[in-house]
Amino acid sequence: MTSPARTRIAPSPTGDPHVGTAYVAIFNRALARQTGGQFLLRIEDTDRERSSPASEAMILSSLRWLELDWDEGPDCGGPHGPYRQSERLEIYREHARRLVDGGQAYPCFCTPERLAELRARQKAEGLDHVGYDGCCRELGRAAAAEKIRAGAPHVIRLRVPDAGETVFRDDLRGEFTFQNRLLDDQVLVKSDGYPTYHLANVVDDHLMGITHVIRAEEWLSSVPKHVLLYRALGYPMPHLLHLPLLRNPDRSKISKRKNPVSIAWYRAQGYLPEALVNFLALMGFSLPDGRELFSFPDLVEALDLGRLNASAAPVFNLEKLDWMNGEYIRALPLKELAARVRAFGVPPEREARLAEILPLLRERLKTLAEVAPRSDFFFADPAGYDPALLVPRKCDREFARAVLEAFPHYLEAVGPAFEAAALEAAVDRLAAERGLKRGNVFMVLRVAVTGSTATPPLVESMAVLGREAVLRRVGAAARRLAGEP
RNA sequence: GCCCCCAUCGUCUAGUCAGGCCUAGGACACUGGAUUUUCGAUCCAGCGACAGGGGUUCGAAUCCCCUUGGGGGUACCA
Repeated sequence: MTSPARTRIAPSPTGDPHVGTAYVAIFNRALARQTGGQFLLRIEDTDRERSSPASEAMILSSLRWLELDWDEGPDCGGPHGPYRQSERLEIYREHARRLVDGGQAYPCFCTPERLAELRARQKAEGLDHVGYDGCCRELGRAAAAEKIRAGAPHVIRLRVPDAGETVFRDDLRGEFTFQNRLLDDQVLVKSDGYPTYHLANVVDDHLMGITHVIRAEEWLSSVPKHVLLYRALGYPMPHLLHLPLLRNPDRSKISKRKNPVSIAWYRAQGYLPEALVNFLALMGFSLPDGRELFSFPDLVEALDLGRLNASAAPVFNLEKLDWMNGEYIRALPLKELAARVRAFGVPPEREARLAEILPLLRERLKTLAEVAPRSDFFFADPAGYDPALLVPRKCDREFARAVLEAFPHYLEAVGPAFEAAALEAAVDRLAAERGLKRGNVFMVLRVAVTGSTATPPLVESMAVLGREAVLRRVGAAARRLAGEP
């Protein structure tokens, strides 16, 4: 057994909770569970412009909905808090001071305008790399301190060596070597005193005892800067694993415009949280036995970091999610499904009948959202359908008229219990005695009773509706067919 | 531009690290059939891929190189 892993998910509260966050959370949490460690939630709200408490709240509730809850976090605290970076400013300041004192970082007074100009010039000259030119590097401590005293706005930059290379290891992809000369003097503290991701992330991961950093591939190229930071601070490196990014159908990094990325969207569409988790897990991991439907506990048991997907660039395929969600819906005990549908949102007057209706609907559901439209006919007489629907293909109006007029008589033989078996017998007798094709008889009645050609099983639906409603609808259909309003 | 990652059916993938068991397996989707009371569900069948080129080897989807393609990064965003 491996030693307990402490892992984390570190979302930035700058918008809707993203499926990518959930995707990464799944593996972090699974590893923590598997090894008996802890899974933490840390809010990285160091971008004052874009961060919002509302977004943070949505992230928490979305992750909870997915049952990806955490052992330590901003809401529940923990031994290494606070877990919101905006509340840890003093810690970062201290670290920055240490780095400046040690000469591994330095204050930079360059204006954004100068930097923009510099970048533009470098681009225009076609330099093989663009980045900070080190203008403030050799300012000298005294001069820098003087400017700071005078209140000059400044940032703190990491002093990256001009030569040599930085090597690190990703547990999924092996060893990497980066040329230091190609690395920028990364900003560690912004002019507003807030840390950048790079500083805060390294400091917090260490202080919070994170052993495994599992995150998206977009971070891979900033790892060398982090390595330099860890080294400068004298902190040991955690394990690093970079997961491939989720993609749009056009293979670009998954984005709002081209795909629904908000966890809330999936919830609103009527996807089950366990199905979404399963689906997301499958994007990055496969079980040795090839099983595709598995629960989070299954994942915890089977997770093997070496089997994480390092190579492919998974495209988010809604069709497969639909299929999977249908499988989960059908696997749910009826009572549980009813509870989920109720939680999803059902008009109160419909709640009581859910228990009768759901068995008829269940096998054709892909999402919870389909329950409402598919069960409308149970609650309201069909209106507005095209009378032509009443006439099955290869049949004439006369056929439909005969069925609709005859059916009430056959219904008399159906006992007060109004059960499906008796109803089916009635339809069968009608077809047999009148010499009508059974399937077509069913279709006429189906349209009359439901207003649609695609419905749950007819006689079962009639049984739920009751004699009165069925008679009323069949009568209305007959009049409709005759052209009456 | 520069740096980095990646490359198996339309899509998600198994197989690649330890080359032969792969005339490449599974899933979704699609097509056909069975069943049925429509739709769906289910069962069966079918379609369908190792990006290209060089090596290494008795043997390569698997190892190496190049090309091409896709992606990420290149911010006082994360």
